[in-house]
Amino acid sequence: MDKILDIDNVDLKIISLLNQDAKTPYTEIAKKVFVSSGTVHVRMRKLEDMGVVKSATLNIDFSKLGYDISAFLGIYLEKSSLYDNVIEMLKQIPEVINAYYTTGNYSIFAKIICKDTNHLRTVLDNIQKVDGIDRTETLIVLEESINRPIQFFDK
Amino acid sequence: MDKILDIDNVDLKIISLLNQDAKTPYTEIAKKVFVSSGTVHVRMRKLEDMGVVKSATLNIDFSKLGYDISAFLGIYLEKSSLYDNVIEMLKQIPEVINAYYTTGNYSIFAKIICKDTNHLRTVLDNIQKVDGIDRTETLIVLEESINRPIQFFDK
DNA sequence: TCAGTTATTTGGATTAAATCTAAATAAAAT
DNA sequence: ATTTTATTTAGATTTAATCCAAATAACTGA
Repeated sequence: MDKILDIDNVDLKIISLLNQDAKTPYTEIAKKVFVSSGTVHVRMRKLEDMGVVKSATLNIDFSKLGYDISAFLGIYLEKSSLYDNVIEMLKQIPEVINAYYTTGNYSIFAKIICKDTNHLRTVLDNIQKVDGIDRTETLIVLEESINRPIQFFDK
Repeated sequence: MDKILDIDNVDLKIISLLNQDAKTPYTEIAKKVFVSSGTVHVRMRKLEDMGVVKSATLNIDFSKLGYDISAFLGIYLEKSSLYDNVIEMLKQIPEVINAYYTTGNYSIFAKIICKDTNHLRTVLDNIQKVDGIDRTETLIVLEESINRPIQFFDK
């Protein structure tokens, strides 16, 4: 039984609109999707219950809050079996925003956010110290040229 | 005149709470921050006007919508001066969610989301076809182990 | 220090939206 | 065709957003 089958174009339209602005009132969504606002409620509750919509978050301009540096880290492990342990350690470092298990050379691929170069230095130091990490490669983000939500298509 | 100076701990607390759940009513935020709900409104409007808070978006489980593959792409350009042109071309490809100018070997670092391996294949083909792109390296995401918002600290 | 000025916060009044529910409609099953 | 089940709808009620004038607090310059 595939969850995707339970999702129709009305759901996709609702998700798509709310993904552009999660604060749009359901009454307004309702008008655009040509259903009642009650239906929007029912559909959203369904999507939340299904775990399709996990939460709503703010899209923040971090540089305006003094977080001027973000970077991707390619992390090499001493042994790939250490993955879970290292992830647990990385969770302790608040500057680590994302971490992925990916194909390719890196054992872990992560994203961090820092205030400035000094901050970056200390974060990198802390990450290097993590047991099981061999070495890291740093890709510092100089410019974010594209950042947008998925555009869904009809089923 | 630094924008960061205009942001105090009340702002940070509000952003932090709404970043966890952007749909939390301002009345509830107000209680937690020990100010009136009017103040939460005023502060949020200020933050929006300043461009600190750009929008609110949904946190979606894409695999439950049939988008099972995400991948990072390291893109090598024939000449780095082609950056802007290539970015414009990448904007035409809806599967490209993010693109960055980064330090390191890659000229462009991008993230894409696809339904399945076939879809990935066609997207990669389309990207390879873009004028100015020399070659690409693909890091397919097999697991997302950490995905969380920034945790802000007091000033 | 103090009066004048400006900015911020507050609480209440109004408007708007979320939420709930029962009835209506539609879809599916036998 | 009829019953069962699920979905949608349109009020009714509760709750929150928004607006605004008054109160408070924070600055300013002499």
